[in-house]
Amino acid sequence: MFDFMTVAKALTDENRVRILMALRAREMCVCQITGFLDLAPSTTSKHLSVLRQARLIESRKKGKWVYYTMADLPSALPVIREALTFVHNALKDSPEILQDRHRIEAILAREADFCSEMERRNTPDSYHSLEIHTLADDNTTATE
Amino acid sequence: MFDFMTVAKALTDENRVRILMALRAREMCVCQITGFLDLAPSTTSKHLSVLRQARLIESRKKGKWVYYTMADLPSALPVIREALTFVHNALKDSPEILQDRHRIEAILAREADFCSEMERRNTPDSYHSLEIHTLADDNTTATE
DNA sequence: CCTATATTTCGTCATACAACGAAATATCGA
DNA sequence: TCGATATTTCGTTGTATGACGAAATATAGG
Repeated sequence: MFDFMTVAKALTDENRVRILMALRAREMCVCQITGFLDLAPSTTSKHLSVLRQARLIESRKKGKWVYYTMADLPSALPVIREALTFVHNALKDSPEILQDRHRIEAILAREADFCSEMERRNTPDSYHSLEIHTLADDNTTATE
Repeated sequence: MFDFMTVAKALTDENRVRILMALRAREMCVCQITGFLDLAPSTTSKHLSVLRQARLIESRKKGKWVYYTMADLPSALPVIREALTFVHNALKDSPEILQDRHRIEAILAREADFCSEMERRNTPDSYHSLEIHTLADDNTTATE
């Protein structure tokens, strides 16, 4: 019951649900999530903390950035799998989520535009993750 | 998104989730639900209102009593079906829910004990609904 | 009509929580 | 080392919500 309630409470905030839907497509760092949600970084961080404590997402640190990804489904608890499926089925076609996708594309494109190959070293590498739709342990294949 | 958030928020209270799990087995009137939750009637009523507004449960009035049932799955919105499945899968074996089942059995047995065939007219008829696990439109087949 | 019972509505109180900014921490690059 | 950027932690504030009791509403039965 405790696990279920923790997960259920994590799903009650619209911004957290938008984060879950966004991370389904690609991993993102906090500043990118902050960008498309249009929230203060501290607020985003708090939401990510709630989602992580519920085990709905995972994080990895890389340089200055902390990247968040959807929980690894094969190894996740059943309640996590079912929760993520529930959210996905319910919202995959919702206007708000589609709009978020556009906002995210814009953020990634802007990052890519601004950066020459050199400058890209000071930019989160999500542009390079565009093709990553099946999230795996890619800590080793990173670009930096 | 609005429907999903309404449903998700309805699932964030432990008492409401316990109601959903209890109604999966049988329809119950407010006083019976109040009994096994051990809450004030007004509190129970409020919880039922939240669940009904989210369309997770339905109600029918019969005499002095208002009976609540799980939403009719075949005709329910997909988000409702998925939410109820999510809750059921996550909690069907949880200790709290099993304990609730015992508490409910005790309440139903007490009602049955106290009432002779005559007195039963002044008692909610859930004892007679013990066999009803597949909830259908039984307004016409009622015992009174 | 009057009383008893069931339920809902309303007002109140205490707690939970989302939002922010400021400050602390961590890492990178000059 | 110093400054810039990313993230988290902390404290505060306003709002949302769960709890209750009292009062209003509805129904059955005398």
